[in-house]
Amino acid sequence: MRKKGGRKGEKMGRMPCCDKGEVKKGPWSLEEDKLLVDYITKNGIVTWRSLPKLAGLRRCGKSCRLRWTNYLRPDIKRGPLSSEEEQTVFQLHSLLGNKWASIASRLPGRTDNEIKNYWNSHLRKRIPKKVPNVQANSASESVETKSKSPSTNHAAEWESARVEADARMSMDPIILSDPTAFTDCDYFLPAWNSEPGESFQESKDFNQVACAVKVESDSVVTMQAEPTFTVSSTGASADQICKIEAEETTNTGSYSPDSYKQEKSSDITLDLLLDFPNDGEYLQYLQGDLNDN
DNA sequence: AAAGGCGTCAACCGCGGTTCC
DNA sequence: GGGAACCGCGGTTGACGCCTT
Repeated sequence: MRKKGGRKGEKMGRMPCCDKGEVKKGPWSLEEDKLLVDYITKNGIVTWRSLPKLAGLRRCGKSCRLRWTNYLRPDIKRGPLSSEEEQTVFQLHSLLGNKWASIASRLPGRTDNEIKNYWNSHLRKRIPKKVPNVQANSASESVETKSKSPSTNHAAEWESARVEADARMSMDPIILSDPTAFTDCDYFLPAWNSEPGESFQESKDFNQVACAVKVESDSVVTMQAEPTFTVSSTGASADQICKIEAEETTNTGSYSPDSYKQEKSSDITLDLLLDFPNDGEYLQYLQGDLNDN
């Protein structure tokens, strides 16, 4: 982890990523785009920091990376999102919160920045008004959860959302007859009770996470342990799956068993959730009537 | 027609995470 | 093991165009 001290002999504070006086800021010109594309086409990307100099650009490396990944990359898909893409974004956002990069990774040709902008300007308004303080359950992670592993967070989010939805449903029968009173958590519940959701609940380590979450009140989540978990839709144990996954990746070069396992388990969870029927009742709000705005 | 408001989106900023030495 | 370099992410900003008054 990079510390905030900076280089020896320099002032305290974060080191600037580039010389602010030397670099150009603001919109990119056609010439700059061409220089960047030409250079990357010929030489590929070595390091972003050195790229601007080598390409003859007066830009920060970071700016080059952003321009390339969000705009110039050849596989970028432009234009508005299709209804299928929108639905995927809705689904993933309800599960992941503002994890734009994760969401974008599931939409080929779309970038995190594009998804984020599209969400803020088009999709967010289609979601029914939420009850204050339960907003964006998965997005509003506490400091405690943020400091834990991704898989722990994920499991914690599942459980806290489920508990919240359960409570709301049992406490407030009005919700059931008023779609506008629904929160993400409420849509979450049917998912939780479906087959993949049950499979997730049965996973070996999830129970540990669930226990830790349940003892907390007011949906503030503090984890005591850092378990890993794996979801199986085939009945295989978590250990078995992890073993298989590890074996499958032996030719991939750099490989960290723990991080891979955690990432993979989140992926599997996502895959399961994305398998939920799109025409299900709990996803109807995703279809969003634009005229409602 | 002009001015102000609003929505959209490209780009920037700063922080956290990972990798390298 | 620890510091430095670099990358990636999410939040925010600002320019610009369209709409409303």
